[in-house]
Amino acid sequence: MTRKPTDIRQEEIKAAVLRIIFRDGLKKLSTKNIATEVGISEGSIFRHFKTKKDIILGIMDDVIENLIEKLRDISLENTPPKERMFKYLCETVNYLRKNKGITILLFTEASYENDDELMTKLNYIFNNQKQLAGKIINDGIAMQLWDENISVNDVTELYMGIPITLNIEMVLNQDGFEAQNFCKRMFDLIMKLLKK
Amino acid sequence: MTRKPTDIRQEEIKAAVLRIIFRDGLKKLSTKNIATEVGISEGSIFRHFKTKKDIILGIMDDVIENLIEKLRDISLENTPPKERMFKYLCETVNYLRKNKGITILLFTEASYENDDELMTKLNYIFNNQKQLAGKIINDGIAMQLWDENISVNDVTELYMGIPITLNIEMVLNQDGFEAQNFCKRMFDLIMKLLKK
DNA sequence: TTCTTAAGTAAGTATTTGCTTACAAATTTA
DNA sequence: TAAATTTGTAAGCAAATACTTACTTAAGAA
Repeated sequence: MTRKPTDIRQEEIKAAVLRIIFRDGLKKLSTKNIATEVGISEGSIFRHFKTKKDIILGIMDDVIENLIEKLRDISLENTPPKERMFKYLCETVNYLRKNKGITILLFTEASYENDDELMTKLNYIFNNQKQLAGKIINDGIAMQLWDENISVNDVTELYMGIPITLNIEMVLNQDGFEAQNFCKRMFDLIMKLLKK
Repeated sequence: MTRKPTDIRQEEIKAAVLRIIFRDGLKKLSTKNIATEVGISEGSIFRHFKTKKDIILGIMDDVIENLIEKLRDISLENTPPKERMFKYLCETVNYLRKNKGITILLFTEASYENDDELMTKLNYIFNNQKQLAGKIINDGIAMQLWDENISVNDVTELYMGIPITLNIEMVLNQDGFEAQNFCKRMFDLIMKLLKK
């Protein structure tokens, strides 16, 4: 019976959640299984999180803090748009590959529960990702590097499919997915879309 | 107590499943709720489907029969690739808009259950959609209409994000989603990607 | 018309769900 | 060192889950 402070246990619990989701599917995401995965009793889970939903919300907050805020920094950087776009895309892809359960959690749990609070947070994450990418594109157009006739909204809408495509490929093709240059390949496509 | 033959009830049950998923979320998809939605008792559900999973598999078979086979026809048509591509994309978008629960069911239920049989069928649907789109693109390249330097696989991978993007927009933006010309807009982007 | 079959039901089943309670023991604070 | 607080547990909660059972009744075939 080793005891650890709440903040540490909270991190362990959130990590366990993502592991279970990617490895066993959302159906196995019970408080009982989370506890077993962490190596504590089920009751202990509720020492560190008020409800199961709070764990999910906590993970979403991590995404906002660790991914969205990083993307915001990249988007606002004072570097050439092309360079920024590449960093932006790779940052997203790498984050999702490092945190493999995230995509399923975001797009599945929210529509699974159909809960307002979860939906609002998903909306925030989704819209920010889209708008911050849109800013880079608008900068490039303003600097006359890219096609001013293109609809920025359409491009960002298409862009938003990339993380999900990545995830489907990772799940369906678990072993041999060639993700090494995934972001470079997608980047080249986006560049062609933006070319004058 | 009006009685109906199995084949009719099966259709009613599958339609009810899609309605529940889109309206209330996957969590509400219990056999109890399905029965209430259809207007029969829970036990009756099991007269018409052996298990709940069989209902889901049945819906996936409908997708294969009604969407994938239609897409196959379009892909193999003897019309100009550009025309075929437009029809192909619009057929997909319209099908998913008409059957609103489908996307969530496909991408959520499969990863929710993490079940082999469901995964295999999802894989089939996903790969066919991708490969049939790829055939159109390859035809266009062979006819020297489109850029032969582009990676067909990359384009189809990006293409596969479109249905999911559509769905996220529909779910998050339930009321005022401007889907009228969604497929035209996405088509224009794909055309720019393929242009020499 | 009779008789078989298929479609219906209410009331169960065992299991799982998220969460609580009552109490024990480790750690921090006074 | 003593007291207060925090982290842990086992056992139990009501509600929900997918599915079964035993029995009824409507509809089509003989």
